Amino acid sequence: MTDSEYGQRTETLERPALEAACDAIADGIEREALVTVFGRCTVDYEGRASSVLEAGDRHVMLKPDGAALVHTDEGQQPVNWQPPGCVHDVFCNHDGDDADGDGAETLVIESVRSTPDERLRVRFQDVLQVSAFSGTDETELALSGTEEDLRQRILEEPTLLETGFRPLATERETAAGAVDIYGEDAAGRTVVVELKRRRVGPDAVGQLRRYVDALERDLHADADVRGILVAPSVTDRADRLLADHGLEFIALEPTSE
Amino acid sequence: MTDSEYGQRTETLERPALEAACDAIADGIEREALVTVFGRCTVDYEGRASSVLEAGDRHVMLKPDGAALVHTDEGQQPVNWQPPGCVHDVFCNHDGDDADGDGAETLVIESVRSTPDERLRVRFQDVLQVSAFSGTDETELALSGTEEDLRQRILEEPTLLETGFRPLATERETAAGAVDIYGEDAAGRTVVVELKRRRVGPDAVGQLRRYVDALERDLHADADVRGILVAPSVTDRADRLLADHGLEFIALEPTSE
DNA sequence: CCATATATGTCGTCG
DNA sequence: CGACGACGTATATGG
Repeated sequence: MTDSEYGQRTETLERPALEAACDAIADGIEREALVTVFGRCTVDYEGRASSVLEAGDRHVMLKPDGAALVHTDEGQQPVNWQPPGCVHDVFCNHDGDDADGDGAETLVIESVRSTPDERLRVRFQDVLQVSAFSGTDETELALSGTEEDLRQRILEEPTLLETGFRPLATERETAAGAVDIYGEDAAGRTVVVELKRRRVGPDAVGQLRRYVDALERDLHADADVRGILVAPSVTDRADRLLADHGLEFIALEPTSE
Repeated sequence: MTDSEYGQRTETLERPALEAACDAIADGIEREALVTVFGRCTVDYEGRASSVLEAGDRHVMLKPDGAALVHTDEGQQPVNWQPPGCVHDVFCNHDGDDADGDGAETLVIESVRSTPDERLRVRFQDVLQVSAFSGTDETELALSGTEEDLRQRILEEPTLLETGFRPLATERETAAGAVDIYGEDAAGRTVVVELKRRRVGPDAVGQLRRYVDALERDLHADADVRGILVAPSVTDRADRLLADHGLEFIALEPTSE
């Protein structure tokens, strides 16, 4: 069987009875497959916040790591979800069994976790498709253009910041948190560098400001610490904040282009 | 036909030839269905950053609004994606057509957008399932426990902040941005309130600080502006920052429960 | 487990 | 379209 050769398997039911759908979902969860269900459902969530969603046609995905996703036909983000680490449960409510129900039969999927206590409940009136996918995925995403790339770029060529800049540490701890790059300029003054992979706003300035303040205290009274924000660009408001607090900006992208 | 009655329809192919899969996907996109594809594929992305992902079994979702999602069997987040507004394209590369390929036939899905220019490309060697779902979803998510709920709570009962507090405006503009709640205390002093629906860290303090600074300048030299952070709780570091800058904290949750 | 910061964050809103 | 801030943000990392 070709499926077995590849370690791939898909089990699909179209327009199943709720009982059959229930069994297929339970089996998929049991087998640690990626399970999808499409059909008419209501959704409610209770946890860090709480939400309800009235009946509509949606796509539900249950992952073997405990994640759950409810997608409508719009948006990149799921309308409801549950993070990895949840326990998925599925069962059928027969006529009258469902305390909240109107007597109609429903298929219920629940995903629950603790810390924080959260529960997602999807009630299907009608299931159009159930699928269970088994496969293999050994590979990891290789991503470039990150803040880490920007850091490497500067460490390999510190002169990109300014001539004479010498990086002394990354992730150096201060009372306000870890500084991206800690170093000295040509004149021996302490330099704090905050990196951002994209255009920065006021938040990044606040962050740099906290680190500089903390280091000026740590290093003693008259310490003169320079703070440099490194990012592709800066908004007007952030630029004004930098000026107000005597901080500097250097335009640099994560990758050379 | 029941499908037509409900306006629901699903078209599913299992283990289709790539050509057949290609036609089904193109048809689903054309019909503005929610299309899913499961199979062995590689993925590459180029845009704000860039990434490559070697061959593995993954679940791809194409939404009629232009969103694309590539899910592995782990994590709540897609391993690759494209936001709404993209144009989806699908085609088959016959032997030798693919400049990058090894001569094997592949099915390629591309989702492209501009501003910023971004392209997601999924190349399937093997498709285990293609589905196209049509349905209706009129309803909107009703969510509670948000920052907006916290604001309402305070506006309806300002004494929750302190006796004599009088809210004068929400989203009041300052040089540093809009303040959540702007008001006066019993003594007539200006009060700036920053709301957070959950436990706050240093960032929220920085935000409040910027608003207070801006108002003290706006309102004149000797203006004495109080800044109050309202949230369920604060971290130690944030608490210290509040103290350092003469800001206050009041513990309050978005909902009374 | 909590605290902190990053992210191709996404998403809404407003200028 | 850019800026700004909220989000049930998720996710990684360190204490």
